[in-house]
Amino acid sequence: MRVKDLIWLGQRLAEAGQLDVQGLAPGVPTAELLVMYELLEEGPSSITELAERTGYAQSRVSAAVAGLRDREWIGTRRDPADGRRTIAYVPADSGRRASRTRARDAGKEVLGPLLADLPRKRREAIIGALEELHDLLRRQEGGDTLPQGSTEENRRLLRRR
Amino acid sequence: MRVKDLIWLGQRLAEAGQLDVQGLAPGVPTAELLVMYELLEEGPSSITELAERTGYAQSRVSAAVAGLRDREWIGTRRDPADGRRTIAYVPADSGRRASRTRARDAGKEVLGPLLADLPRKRREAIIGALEELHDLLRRQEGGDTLPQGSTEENRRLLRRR
DNA sequence: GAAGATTGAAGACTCAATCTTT
DNA sequence: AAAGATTGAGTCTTCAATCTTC
Repeated sequence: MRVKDLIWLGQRLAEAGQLDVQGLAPGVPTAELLVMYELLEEGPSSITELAERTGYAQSRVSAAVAGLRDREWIGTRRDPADGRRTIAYVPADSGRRASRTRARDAGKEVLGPLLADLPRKRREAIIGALEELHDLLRRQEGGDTLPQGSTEENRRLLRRR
Repeated sequence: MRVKDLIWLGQRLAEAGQLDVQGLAPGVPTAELLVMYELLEEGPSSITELAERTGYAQSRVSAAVAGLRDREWIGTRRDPADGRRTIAYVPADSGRRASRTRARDAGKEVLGPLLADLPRKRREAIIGALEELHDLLRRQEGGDTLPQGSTEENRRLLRRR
């Protein structure tokens, strides 16, 4: 596989995921949806945490959180422990919306249909490999605390051998 | 793995590949680089073919080819068999540039360093799974026939291109 | 000083439409 | 009619800078 094919593959995977997620909420920018899922699945978080985990720039996450609050999908409050921090959270009373958007499994919802032709064993092997790769890259990113969602730092990390 | 994680993973893979490729030609837009590699590795191609293979919009590919010609990295000529077609190609005398940019292997150049900590067997299994996935998705794009087990999502995905 | 809100400029892309040429 | 060049509007994003608040 050439590097050009890796780029193509990465973009197709990301795109397939985006289509899945956007199907449930047409017209909402991907960044907002990803922040929403992050909050649903990982719990209340600060802007900086969300920037690190999503890979988006700080300004983008800040805007996404503002957008989600405008939609009344989430709420924000000050961190009592550190008054500078904004904590975004999914309100308890949004049970209906949460149930519509909660915890979509990539293997079942997205990859499954695409790999339908394969024998079960190959399908599971591929999904397993993607999981392993995901966990590995996550660990490499998270290793040292990154100064906000700094793309420069991320790049340097990825390039490191 | 959640859908959000799949999107994240796909974007990281694409980004890692882009960094590799941009390292050799700073300042050149990704679309131009991908068209360039496509021409280097798959040979002379029409605009429409390049658009299909790279996944970019026709207008984007057209502009990318024009850009590459401005850089004098490629040449264009009319298709003698079909006068409407523009054929882009890498001139034979660009041996030096080609050797700098030719055929970068994703497993070695990009994934290898990222997976350095893993035992050889796992590393090869992951790279192999990515190859298989790549070939499978490519075949789904190219084929006008939908895979039989295809679900609604799948159909939507394929229709979007 | 650090978190985050906000803003402005720039880049890269899509989409849709139009025009030219074969 | 089909290929492709070109253009304009719109979207999403980064980056860098600034301002406010703890």
